[in-house]
Amino acid sequence: MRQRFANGGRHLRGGMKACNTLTQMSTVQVTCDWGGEQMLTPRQKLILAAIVEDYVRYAEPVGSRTLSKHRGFQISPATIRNEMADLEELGYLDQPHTSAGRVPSQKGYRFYVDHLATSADIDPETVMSLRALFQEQMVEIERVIQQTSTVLSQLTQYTTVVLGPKIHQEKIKHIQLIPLSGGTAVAILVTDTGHVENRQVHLTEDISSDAVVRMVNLLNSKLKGTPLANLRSHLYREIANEMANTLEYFEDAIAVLDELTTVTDQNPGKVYVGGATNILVQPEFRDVEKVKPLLEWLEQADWNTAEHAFPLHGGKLQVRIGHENDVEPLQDCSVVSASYSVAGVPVGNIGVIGPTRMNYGRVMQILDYVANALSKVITERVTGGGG
Amino acid sequence: MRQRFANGGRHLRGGMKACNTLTQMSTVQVTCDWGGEQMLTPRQKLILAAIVEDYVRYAEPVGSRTLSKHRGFQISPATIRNEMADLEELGYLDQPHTSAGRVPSQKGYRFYVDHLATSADIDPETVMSLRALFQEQMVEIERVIQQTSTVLSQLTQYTTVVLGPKIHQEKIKHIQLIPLSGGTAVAILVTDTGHVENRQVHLTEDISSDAVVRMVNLLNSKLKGTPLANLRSHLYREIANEMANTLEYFEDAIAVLDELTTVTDQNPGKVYVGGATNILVQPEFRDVEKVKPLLEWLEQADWNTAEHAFPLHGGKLQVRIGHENDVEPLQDCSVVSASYSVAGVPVGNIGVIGPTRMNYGRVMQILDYVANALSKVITERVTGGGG
DNA sequence: GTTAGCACTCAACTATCTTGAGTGCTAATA
DNA sequence: TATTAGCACTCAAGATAGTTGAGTGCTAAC
Repeated sequence: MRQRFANGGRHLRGGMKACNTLTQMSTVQVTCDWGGEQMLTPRQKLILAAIVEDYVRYAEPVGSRTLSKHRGFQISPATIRNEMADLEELGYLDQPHTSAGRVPSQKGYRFYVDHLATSADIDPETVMSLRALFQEQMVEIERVIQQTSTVLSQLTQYTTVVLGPKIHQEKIKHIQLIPLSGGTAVAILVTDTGHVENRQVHLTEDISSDAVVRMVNLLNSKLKGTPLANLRSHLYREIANEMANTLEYFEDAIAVLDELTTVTDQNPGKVYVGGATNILVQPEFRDVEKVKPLLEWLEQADWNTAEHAFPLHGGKLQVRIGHENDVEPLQDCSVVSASYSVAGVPVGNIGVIGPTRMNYGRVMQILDYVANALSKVITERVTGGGG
Repeated sequence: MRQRFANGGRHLRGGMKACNTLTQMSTVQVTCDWGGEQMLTPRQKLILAAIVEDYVRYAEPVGSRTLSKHRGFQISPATIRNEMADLEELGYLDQPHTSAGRVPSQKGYRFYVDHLATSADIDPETVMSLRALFQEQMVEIERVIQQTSTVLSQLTQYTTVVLGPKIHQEKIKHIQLIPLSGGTAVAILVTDTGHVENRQVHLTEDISSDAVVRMVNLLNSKLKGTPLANLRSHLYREIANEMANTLEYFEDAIAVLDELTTVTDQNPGKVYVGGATNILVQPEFRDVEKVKPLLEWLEQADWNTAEHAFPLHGGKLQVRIGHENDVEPLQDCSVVSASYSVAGVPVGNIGVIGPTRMNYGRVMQILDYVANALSKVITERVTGGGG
C-alpha cells in the first residue's frame, strides 16, 4: 500500500473558505483536535471535499468513476482510486464493502468541517426567509425564538432545538400576589425583560387583604432589581430576618419566596424543538429502530439535558460529529450549535441536529446568521431600545 | 356459501360487560351506527371477540386451529372456519390473503367495542399508578394535566393528547400592567382558577406611573368577574366609551385590552402530547412512511386541530376507529377520547391514540377512570375546596 | 506520476423451489 | 341438522442459485 504524505504534521486551523451575501462567516471553533493529524495534498483535499459533498447530496457511496465524471476533474478514475485508497488508509474514508464506493468517515467529516467546507451561495429564498424572520416586529421574545426554531428547521430540513434565554441574569421587576379562593394564591414574578413566571402557593386561610398588600410591598421593596440567580442567597441572608420582625404572616412570605426560587432551579429556560419529524426523511433514519432513541430524547428534552448536549459557550459555532457527542442518542447524528447572547453574555443556544451526512456548510452559514441576528434582536429589546 | 343468521335485525345497545375494581364503567357512547347491522349468534360473538383479542395481543392474523387450541374452545377448527367464513361474509373479518388467518375489520372492531369488550381486571400496578397520580398533591392544575398525560401514555403504551382546560368560562380575577423600559409593558391577566396569561404591549413612551395605576384600577373595576369569553363584547359595548371620557391614555388602555382579548381567540387552552414515540413500537407503524403523517400531526397539534379530532362532548367515552376519524393522519388509528368537566361543564378532552389493533377494553377502562378523577380534582380545586 | 486494462468482489436483483400455516369443500358422523 | 375429519388447494415467506453491474486493486505501459 502506498502511503504518500503521511507525514504526521499538525493541521492548520482555517476558517470557512468563502463568505457569502449573508454575513461574514466567523471562524469555526473546533471542538475536538485529532492528535497526529496528517497534511493532505491539495488534490487529496479536493477529492475528500468532493466525496463529502457528493455523499451529502445523494446519500450513496461515491465511486471513482462517478467522481471523475461528475466533477469534471482532469484526473482519471484510476488516479482517483489511488488517492481514495490513501485517504482510506489515513482514516478519512470508509468503504461499506469491497465493491462499493467510498463514504466519509467521522474523521473525514471533521477534516471537511475544519478545513474544507465552503459556503456556496445560499439560494435567495433562504436569504429572504431569514431576513423576513428578523425584520418582523414580534413583541414577545418567546415568540421570536419559537419562530426562529420553526423557520430554521424548515430551511435546513433538519431538527432544531433552541434553548430559550436563560433567565438567571434577569432582574426582578415586580412581584405580585393574587389571592384566590380557599387559601391559595398566585404568585407572579416579572423580570426586567418582560418575562413572567407564576406559581400557586397556599396561604394562611384567613389572611387579610391588607396583610397581603403589606407583604407584597415589602417583597417588592426588598427584591426589586435582584438578579434571579441571587434570589435564594439574598433571601435567607438579608431578608428573612427583617421580615420575621415586620410581618404578621412571615411563614406565608417564606412560602411565596420558596416557590419563586424554584423558577431558576427547575426551569432555567424553555426548550423549543422544531421539525422533529424532519429527520424521518433522512435515509439513514428510515429504520424505526434508528429514529426511536433520537425522537425519545427530543420528546423529553428539557433545558438540562439539552444544555448537556450542546453547552453554552462564548465562541460562535460548534460542530459535533457522531461520537463526538456525549449524549448517546445523538451519536449517530451531527449537531451544529451556536450560542446567542445578550450584550455579549451567552444566554441561549441553538442546535441543528441532522445525520452525520449533513450539509455542514449550509447549516453553519445559516446558523451563524441566525445566532447573530437573534443576539442583536434580543439585546436591543432587553437593553431598552423598545419600540 | 352458507349464510346463516344474516337476518338484518337492528343491533342491541349494550354497555361493557364486566366492571372491575376501579370504577363503574360508563355506557359506551357509540359515535357511528352501522345501518343494517345483523344479529350474531352467541358463538359468533365469542369467536369474534376471541379473534379481536388474539389479534390485539399478537398482531398476527388468527387462524382457526390456533383459536380452537389457544382458547380451549370445545369446537373443532373446521367449525370455527365455517363461522369465520360467515363473519367474513358479514363484514366483521378480513383476510389478508387466502392462506392467512383472519383479522378484524373496522366493522368488527366497532361491533367488539359496542357489544363485546370486556374489562378483564386491570393489573394492580396500573391501579396503583392511577391512584397515586390523583392522590398526589399538585398545586397547579397545569401540572396535574401534564402528569396525567405522561402517566396515561406510560400505562397504555399509546400516545396521549390532552386538551388542557378551556379558559373561556374562567372569570377575570385581576389585571396588572407592569411598565418595562422603552415604552413596552407586560399586561398580566389572572383568572379565578389561578390561570395566568401575559402579553407584552407598547404604551405611550412617556406615560406616567400614576396614569398607569389609574388605568389598571379602572380596568380591574370594570372587568373583574367577567368571563374571558365575554371580554371582547363587554369591552367595546360598555367600557370603551366610559374610558374615553375618564382616561388620558385611552389608546393605551385599548391596546392592552386588545392584547388580552387574544388570549381566548388564539389560545383557548394548551395541548399536552404524551408518549408520541410510543406508536413507534406498534408493528403497524414500523414503516417510517406510515408514522410520519401521524407524528407530523402530533407535532403541530394545537387546540383547534386537536379539538377537531376529538370534540368536547357531554357523554363519557368516544371511540373512533380508523376511517371514522375525520382527520386524515388519524385514519389508520383508533382514538379513544373522554371529556373532563368542571362542575358538569366539559372543559377539556383526553385522547388516546393507538393502532386500530388497540386494547379497547383496557384503554376505555383506564380513560374512564382518569376522566372522572380529573373532573373531580379540577372541580374541587376550582370551586373553592382548596387545601 | 498517471492511466488503461483486467480480473476480482459483492450487494442487489431475479427466478425458482420448498415449506407450512391456513383455507374451502365434501363426505362421514352424532 | 349441526359438527367434524379429511383432503386438495393457496400463498407468503424463506431458502437457494444465478445474473448483473458498479466498483475495486493491481499491474504494466505511458
